[in-house]
Amino acid sequence: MKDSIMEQSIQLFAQKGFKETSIQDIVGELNVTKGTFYYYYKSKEELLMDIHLQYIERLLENQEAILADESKSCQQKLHDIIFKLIHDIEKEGLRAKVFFREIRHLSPQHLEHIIPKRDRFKENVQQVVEEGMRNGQFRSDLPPDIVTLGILGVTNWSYFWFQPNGEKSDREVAAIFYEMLINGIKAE
Amino acid sequence: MKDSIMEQSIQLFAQKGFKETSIQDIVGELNVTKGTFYYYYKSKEELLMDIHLQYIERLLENQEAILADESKSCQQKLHDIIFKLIHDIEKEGLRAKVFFREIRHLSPQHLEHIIPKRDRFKENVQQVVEEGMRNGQFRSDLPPDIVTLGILGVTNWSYFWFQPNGEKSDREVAAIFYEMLINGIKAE
Amino acid sequence: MKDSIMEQSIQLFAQKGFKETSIQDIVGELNVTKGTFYYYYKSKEELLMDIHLQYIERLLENQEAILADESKSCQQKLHDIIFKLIHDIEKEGLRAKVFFREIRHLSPQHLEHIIPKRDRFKENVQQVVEEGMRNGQFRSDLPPDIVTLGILGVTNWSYFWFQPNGEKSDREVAAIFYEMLINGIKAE
Amino acid sequence: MKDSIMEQSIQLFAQKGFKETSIQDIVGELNVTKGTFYYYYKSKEELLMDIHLQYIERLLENQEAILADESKSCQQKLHDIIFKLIHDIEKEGLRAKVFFREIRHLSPQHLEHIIPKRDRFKENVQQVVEEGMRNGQFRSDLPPDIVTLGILGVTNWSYFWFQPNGEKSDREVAAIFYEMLINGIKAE
DNA sequence: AATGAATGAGCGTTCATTCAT
DNA sequence: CATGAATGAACGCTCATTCAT
Repeated sequence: MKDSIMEQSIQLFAQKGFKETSIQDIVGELNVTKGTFYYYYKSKEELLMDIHLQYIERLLENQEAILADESKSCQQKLHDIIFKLIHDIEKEGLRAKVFFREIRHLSPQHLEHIIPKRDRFKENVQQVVEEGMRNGQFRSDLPPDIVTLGILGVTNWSYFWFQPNGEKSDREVAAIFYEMLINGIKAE
Repeated sequence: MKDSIMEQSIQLFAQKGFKETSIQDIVGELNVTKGTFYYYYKSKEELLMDIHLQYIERLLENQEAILADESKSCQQKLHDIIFKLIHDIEKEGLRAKVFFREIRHLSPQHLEHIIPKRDRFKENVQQVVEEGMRNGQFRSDLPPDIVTLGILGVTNWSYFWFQPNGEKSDREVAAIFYEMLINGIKAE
Repeated sequence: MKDSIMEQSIQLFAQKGFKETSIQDIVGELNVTKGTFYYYYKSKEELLMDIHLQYIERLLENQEAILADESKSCQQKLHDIIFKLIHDIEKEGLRAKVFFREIRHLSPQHLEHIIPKRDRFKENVQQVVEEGMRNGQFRSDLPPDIVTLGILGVTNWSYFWFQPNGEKSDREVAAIFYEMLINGIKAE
Repeated sequence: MKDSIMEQSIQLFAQKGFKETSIQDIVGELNVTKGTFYYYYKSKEELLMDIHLQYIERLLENQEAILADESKSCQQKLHDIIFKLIHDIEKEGLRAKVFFREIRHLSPQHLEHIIPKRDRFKENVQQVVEEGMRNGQFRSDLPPDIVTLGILGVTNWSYFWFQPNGEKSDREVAAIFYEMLINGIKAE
């Protein structure tokens, strides 16, 4: 039941927004009453926190599994991170939308637990970039933090337009973005 | 007064969100009463619409001025579009935040007027990309629509992190992004 | 202008009700502003009072002209009163609707001036009934006050259904009501 | 509680009118809060609809019980209908007042359910009148629809003046009206 | 584990009215 | 005569939350 509530609320939060979704909306779809909700969650915000936490932790886990693989080059790692992110839109897209858009509804105390993980996500990417610069796989004349933000812009933005069942597959889009970021769009 | 209300509400919508900002919040800061608000705006949503319209129209105007300049190469145009977007964060950043984040609160009728302009903004960038591919300034083995979405990801995302008074200036960030997109980050 | 405002407001009060009609509704149709309204009327209620007063006074005048005509029998007077009331629906129907339905929005002070006139209207009819009973034109075994209320029920109710351009003319309807009240509906 | 709310609101709607009665007025008298009101009714208008529906359905039921009694003559049926209506003023008078006066606050969708029943009420009376004309109990030289409207005028209007504890009883008033309608007020 | 009744604070909106110009 | 700006009180309604059962 607790999971059903979360699943349902992710659907609704992604579709209509946190504020725009009432507890009644959530439990109505599950054919239970509001009391039930409060049996499982202390408050609406706690539910939102749970969603955030679950999302970012799963994301970090995935990402750090890629980073830990010593057999991969930095270019390979970058490619895999990009692909993983876009691939996950199908499964995790709604969660991601909620994560990006509704974070502001978390209380300061809750934010304290989320922000560092969100930062670590960015730093992990930056680490790959920096490592690549150090070992000569990436050019080293660009500041790694801005480059990282550029890369994250490309991937994160895709959560707002990528359609898993659209014209291009996740693999194709990831390949294009990787190619574009690695080699640029200028003609020889 | 009408302008004061809009200015004030942009501040608050950007900071707290549309739903989270009450009419009272807006007029309270201006030391007038709610009645005054409704003297100038038919509804809260109409105000939001006005903000959206003003923002996107100004944006398009700027962008199309760049596109219309025949003395510029495609590379130059792309650079200028990127720079303009990041440069405007200082003046227009709050408006942009509202535009990106609160558009879902517009009614379908209002959306009808905004969406085509938002699409035109994207298509204008895509036009530059396609023209560059045709005339050999850009490589032509990548799909122009996905490339365009990548570029827009880089710039749009910067609205969520770029600090006009931060370490790097708008000119520097734009230059880095341009360089990264044009030549890629791979070492020679 | 003062008259235009009254005319317009009678239309609207009859159509939508007093409470449901805003000052803005009234002046909007006349293409002037609310300030203008308050130049001519001290308040919305004063306007309503004026409508009531004008209506009831005109009604009484008409009615008392009939009563004063000594050449008429009581039956004739009764017929003329009924006919006049139904005939006036075309010209005065909207005013009458407002009078019947919106009187409760008058303040006690204003009511003090209306109620006695409204009562006089009823008493005038009752006077005809009583006179007819005394002089043998009407049967005298029924209480004149209840009979009068019956007659007024028949006529007043017609304000809620009589259509001046409908199947039956005012003259026909009045004749039917008169016949029905005078001779009853029982077969010989 | 749902019934208490309806009872209370009938009192207030009859006394002050629908628009003039706020939700706060209703719940204040019951010492509960506005939230409670909306726990039981979706909107103020839905409450009004419930009142209308309950009233007209009860009325029709009563009326059709009289009509169905084959042992009664048309005259008897007409008398019983008149008596029942006036008798009910004590119990149902407030509901009736609300029904007559506040019907315009129902939405078109709601009206669709009420109007046919209101029409049926009138047609039931007309049916008695027509049957009586056919079988010779009533004179047949008057149009039955107008006669019916006359009868309904007499009875309905009594809802605006009849006092259950007044000088005349319901039985007496009904008898007078019946006599007046059947035999007329003309002296022999 | 779940329900149903109730709360209370807040919100968007309306509107009669005032008043300086 | 008329306007336009502003007010302030009220209203219908929503909703997260509580709690006894």
